[in-house]
Amino acid sequence: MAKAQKPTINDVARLSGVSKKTVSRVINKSPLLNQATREKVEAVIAQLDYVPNPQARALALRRNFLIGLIHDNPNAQMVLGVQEGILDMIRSTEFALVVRPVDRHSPTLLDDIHHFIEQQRLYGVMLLPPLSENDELARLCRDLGCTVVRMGSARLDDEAHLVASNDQEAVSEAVAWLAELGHRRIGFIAGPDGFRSARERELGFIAGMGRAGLTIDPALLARGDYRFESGLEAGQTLLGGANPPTAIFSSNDEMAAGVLHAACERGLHVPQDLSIIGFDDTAIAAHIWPPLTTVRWPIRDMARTAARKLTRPESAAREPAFFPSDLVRRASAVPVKD
Amino acid sequence: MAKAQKPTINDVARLSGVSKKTVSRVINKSPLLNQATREKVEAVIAQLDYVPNPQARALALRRNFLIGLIHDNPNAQMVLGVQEGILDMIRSTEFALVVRPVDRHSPTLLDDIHHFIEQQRLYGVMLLPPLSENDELARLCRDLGCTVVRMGSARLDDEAHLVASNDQEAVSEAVAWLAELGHRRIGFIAGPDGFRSARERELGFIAGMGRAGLTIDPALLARGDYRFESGLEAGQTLLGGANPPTAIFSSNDEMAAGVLHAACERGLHVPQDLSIIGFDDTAIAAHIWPPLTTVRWPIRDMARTAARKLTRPESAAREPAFFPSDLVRRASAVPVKD
DNA sequence: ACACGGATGGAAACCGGTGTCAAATCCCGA
DNA sequence: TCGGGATTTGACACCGGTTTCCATCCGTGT
Repeated sequence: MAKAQKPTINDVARLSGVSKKTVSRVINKSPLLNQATREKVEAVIAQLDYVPNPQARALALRRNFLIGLIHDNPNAQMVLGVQEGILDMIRSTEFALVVRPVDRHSPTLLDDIHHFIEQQRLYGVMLLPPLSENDELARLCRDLGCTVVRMGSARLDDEAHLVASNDQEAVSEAVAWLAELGHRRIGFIAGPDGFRSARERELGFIAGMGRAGLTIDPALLARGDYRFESGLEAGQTLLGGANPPTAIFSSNDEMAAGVLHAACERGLHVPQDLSIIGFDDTAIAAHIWPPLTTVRWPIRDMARTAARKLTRPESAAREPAFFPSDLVRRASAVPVKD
Repeated sequence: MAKAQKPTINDVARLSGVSKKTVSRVINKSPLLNQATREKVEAVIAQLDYVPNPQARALALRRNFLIGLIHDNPNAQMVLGVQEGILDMIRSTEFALVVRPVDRHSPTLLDDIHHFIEQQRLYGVMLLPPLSENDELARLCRDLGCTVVRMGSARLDDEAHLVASNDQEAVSEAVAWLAELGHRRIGFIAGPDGFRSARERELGFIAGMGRAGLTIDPALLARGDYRFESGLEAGQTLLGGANPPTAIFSSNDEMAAGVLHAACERGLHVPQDLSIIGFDDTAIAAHIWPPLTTVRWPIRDMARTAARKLTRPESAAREPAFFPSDLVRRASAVPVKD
């Protein structure tokens, strides 16, 4: 049953005995249109199984219905969660999601993205961390006529162009939880310099320790780059000190897994000898042994909201931009040994 | 420096004193064209920073330059790897990658995808496992005029429309490796019924055991659904038997992580008391303790080839469709205890 | 010098939609 | 019954490319 040709607006117009323009009005739900005419045309559309050609529409309207997702793979789980969240919102619309993984260290990054947006005539762009922290990039996208929504861990932009999680608060709570479990020597592994999320989590740690009335021992602070190996190293350093911590908060899960390895290497038992908390709730967190207590972003919700802010700015721009994180309590954090 | 308007083919034609058609010929590298004219036009194009409008092109050519990636999230790492591989190939072309996560159990799956392809007028689609095993779906896409390339673990299609890894061979090798390490009681956790990849890996296990001259004890066979929890259960079953295995091959990493948990729960030490091998080399594999020996698909290479088969069928269709997997030897598989 | 064939470039139509603006139609009160 | 404003509708140009078809230009063979 090969259809010879896809029906066009002309076919619809001819069969329903009206002009192209009227059909166009029906498609676009123009209000100034006789109800009877509308129904007649709609019947023909249904009968013909007509779908407007998005390319022609894009050409005439001088804008495309493509949402770009530009990211630099911070975390596969997260990127996919975002894709699914966006799709949840646009599945039944004319929008489509086009993805563009990039290398944020490429010297031609801005040019590449410029070219990409120009060529595809994107409607809107969503930026994921850490790319979302790049103001220059956001400006470029806006100059090119795109709506931009950034996902991040802080107030990177105004509420209409932002979805964010309150990392500070979340980390502070995680630290409070450790304190409640009786831990007093709590170590902290920071993320890389220059990352906004890293900074926020650091501030959260400081606030949490203060709130719990604990002092911060500089010997229990380390910095990693969000990767496994750096967590391993940081763990070795912290655990190798004279007076090691009984709990460690790591700024992301991957580094937390590294800390876990470091502990195993030293013959420590987790969680009996050392409690560990991570951040992100990636697949790793639930699947390592012991399962990792961690902080979870409501990624999919955030992405859905972001998609709404991108595709229906009028109505969605005022939706809240901040989302609460959850502390996911698993087996890796337990009361301190006496 | 806001450009008032993007340059069009008319601007180029006017400035270089030729007709639209000639410019079009330059863009499309038509051979019958005076060299001097070509250079003149190219100079103007460069000067104006002109980029042809892909929507107009798509309209006139009656085909779009969008590649669709349809998948049902088997593995975030894998999906992202595929996206990056495809992008490697199309980054500097006019193609774009649009993604469509779906739910393969949805009763409206076929309709949804039909609508998606029609609406976006896709040029080609790539199907990821397990969706790639759905012949009906592949047929639908072809009927709609798309080139289809499927990624899988077996000969699902002809070489021009397939990229596959030889899972049988890979598993067989992994089993051979265990045998070489002295293991004789080797357990196997199969993937879910109805998955082609699961079947292939099963056949590989049987072949490997045969090659090594080992017998298969039905008490050491279990079946999971590729998820962590099912691996945990399967592990509990196998390890709880009267004569437990000294090594277990799991059909994917996530279930292997489950086996690891089951072993930990029973107080077994991995790898001393039990060797484990997984499949897929996901992020989990490298980050659990101990790091998991596993089989790796060359995902990115496969995706690059797939992208070539999609966008340049003439030249790429004959590229090899089968890719060798690697056994990644990490700490989770060691010689059997005496 | 002339006819001829291939190379080159232009005018105009077309792809399938949308915007503008004026014409056609409707409804209502006078 | 008619005028006039509000509501509906259609003709036509346009978005930015490609294609068809034809005119011109050039070098040759005769």
